[in-house]
Amino acid sequence: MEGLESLMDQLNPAQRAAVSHGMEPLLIVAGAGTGKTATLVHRVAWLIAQGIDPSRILLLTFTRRAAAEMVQRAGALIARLGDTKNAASRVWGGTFHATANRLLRQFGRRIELPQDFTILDQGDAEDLMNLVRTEIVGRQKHTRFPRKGACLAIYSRCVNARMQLGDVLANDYPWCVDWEEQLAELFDLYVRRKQESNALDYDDLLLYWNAALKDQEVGGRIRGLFDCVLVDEYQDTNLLQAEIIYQLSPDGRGLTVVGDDAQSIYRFRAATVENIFDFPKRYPNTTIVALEQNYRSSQAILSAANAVIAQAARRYRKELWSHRTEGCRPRFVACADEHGQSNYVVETILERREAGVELRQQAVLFRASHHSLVLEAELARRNIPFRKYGGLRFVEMAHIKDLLAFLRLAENPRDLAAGMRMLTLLPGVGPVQARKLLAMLDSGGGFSAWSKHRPAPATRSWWSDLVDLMRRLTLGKDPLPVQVHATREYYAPLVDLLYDNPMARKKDLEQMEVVAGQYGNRQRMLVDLALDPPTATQEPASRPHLDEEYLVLSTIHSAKGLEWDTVLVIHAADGNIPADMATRNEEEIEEELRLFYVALTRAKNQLHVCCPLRYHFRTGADPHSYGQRTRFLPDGILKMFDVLAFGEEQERRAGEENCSDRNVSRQVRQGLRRFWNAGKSGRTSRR
DNA sequence: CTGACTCGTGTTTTT
DNA sequence: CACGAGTCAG
Repeated sequence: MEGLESLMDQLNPAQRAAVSHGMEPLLIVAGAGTGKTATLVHRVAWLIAQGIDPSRILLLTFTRRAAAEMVQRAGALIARLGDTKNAASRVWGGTFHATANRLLRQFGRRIELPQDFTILDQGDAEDLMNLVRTEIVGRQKHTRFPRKGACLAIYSRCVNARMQLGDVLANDYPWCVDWEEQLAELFDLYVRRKQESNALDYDDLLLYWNAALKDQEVGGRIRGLFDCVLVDEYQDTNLLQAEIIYQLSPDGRGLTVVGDDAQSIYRFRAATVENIFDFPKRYPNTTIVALEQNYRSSQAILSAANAVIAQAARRYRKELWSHRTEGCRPRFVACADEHGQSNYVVETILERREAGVELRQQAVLFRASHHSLVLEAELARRNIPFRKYGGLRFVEMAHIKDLLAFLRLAENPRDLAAGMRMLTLLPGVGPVQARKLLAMLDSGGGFSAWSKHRPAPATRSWWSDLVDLMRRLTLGKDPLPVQVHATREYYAPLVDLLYDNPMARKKDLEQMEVVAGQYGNRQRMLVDLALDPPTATQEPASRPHLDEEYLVLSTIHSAKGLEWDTVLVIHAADGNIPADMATRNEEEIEEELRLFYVALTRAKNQLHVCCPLRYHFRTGADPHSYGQRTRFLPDGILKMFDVLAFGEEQERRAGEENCSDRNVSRQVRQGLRRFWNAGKSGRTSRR
């Protein structure tokens, strides 16, 4: 057994100060790679060693994976101090939304929230919004009203940024200002329908949590649960979340937040870097600890990253430094086109692997999910295993959402979005019929009410089996995998009718059955899939092959907090980084700069930034336009990179060797179709 | 009322 | 190019 002191052995003075800080409010400003996670982990362990009951510690993180990892590491630390009861596992850890869910199931009834609510993920919420939207737009044809996605985004920003509709429109959606009145009406109706549906969307989870905290009695009880609250990635919280934190600990006692103002990249989700700047104002006795020694990257990489972030109009407090003087300069690679870029990536990673760096220690990062399609095809062709993070996920595919709609409706027959989705799958049933059928359920008696229904001829052969299925699911006697199996048997023939590529989709449905095997209970599965879906794209949760070799492909957003030996940033062309869509105002551009900074600081030893000179923005007729190097690497900063042209010559040679460019482009086309096609939920992707 | 068809438009990041 | 809205036949 070791002493408390040895806990601190590995830490530098700043980290130690943070770890052993008392109960006064603490703000840790931790630059990229400065051992932020280690510090937080040590602090949790230190608090427990001080005698804090671990079940009275709340650790809020950005993903559940991050929470689980920290809790596990803290557990390992206190085990060294002689803890045998695995006390750390009793820490409350998770995302804001998952924690809200847990608390609301427990305390919701006291604020008149039923405990059996279901959760709408973004796609479900959009579907519901669309339903309401047609009610409003139906009255005034021939007008261009914002789409469902835009409507939900506006609504969500109002909630999360705690702003009035008018201000949100003026600031972020100027092209929608003319619709303010209708949008207000729409949102009012949306909220009503949501309540009737006994469903909460992502925003509601936070909103109700906050409301519960404001309630005299319930608020006190929730506050009374925790002695310490620790918040990771504080720069990516929004105003509503900051308010929740404030309600949890109004005087800041036991409150620790960790963040890096230079890595705030979730503005589109109403996150505001002001939270981190305002923290000391809100809690006047705050201690600020800055972590500036970087342990991750070589100095050459760090200097380049520092130069990039120094372009920000906003001044950040830190200048990161590293003892690691070894290592090569970062490289900027101008590639002829996208295929050249893919070839460069493949050659580089294979070279690195020869040098002893496993594929898993290498990552390719990009701004938008579809930026990797060409590379994916190339990797597939060369049999290089990879795993992709970010972008369209398993549970977001239309056929998976369909399958889940059956289960959701069984769980909550008032769930309008699920019901509409499920019923309109049937031939001959459209929105009008579906609404009527759902209304029949309100009068009680469950799905038996449907057995009296005389369906249209086209629907007839589907009807009685559906009623049987739904009654069976409602009984809930079958184990979950059996329920999923029964649903799949019913639904699979519809896949042939509704979608292209039915074979692949049916394979995914089988996977769903495997996923179901990991959950004992239907509600838990539905909640989990909504709040914490499997992160890797196209592959469901069930892969125990942890030591498998694979290259990581990731959006920059999904790469947050992670690190690799070798990082290749692709498509570093203006228009992609910064993204065209995000250059409307200075704030957006500044966030793109921080995003680029996040990408660069993921690298430990090697950093390659690639820019294809020719790039097809669209898949349409005139595919090529000329890409300019990202504005974030002006000449002065480019001097810190080794600049390389990955020329036509290598590319031609590579092309001849492999001579199956057509094959690759076919794969890309398929990938592209799958990307756009399967993703959008709802009937849109149906034939 | 549903579903097949045509035509204009817009295309990121995620809990 | 494919979504989503609008049109029209059954």
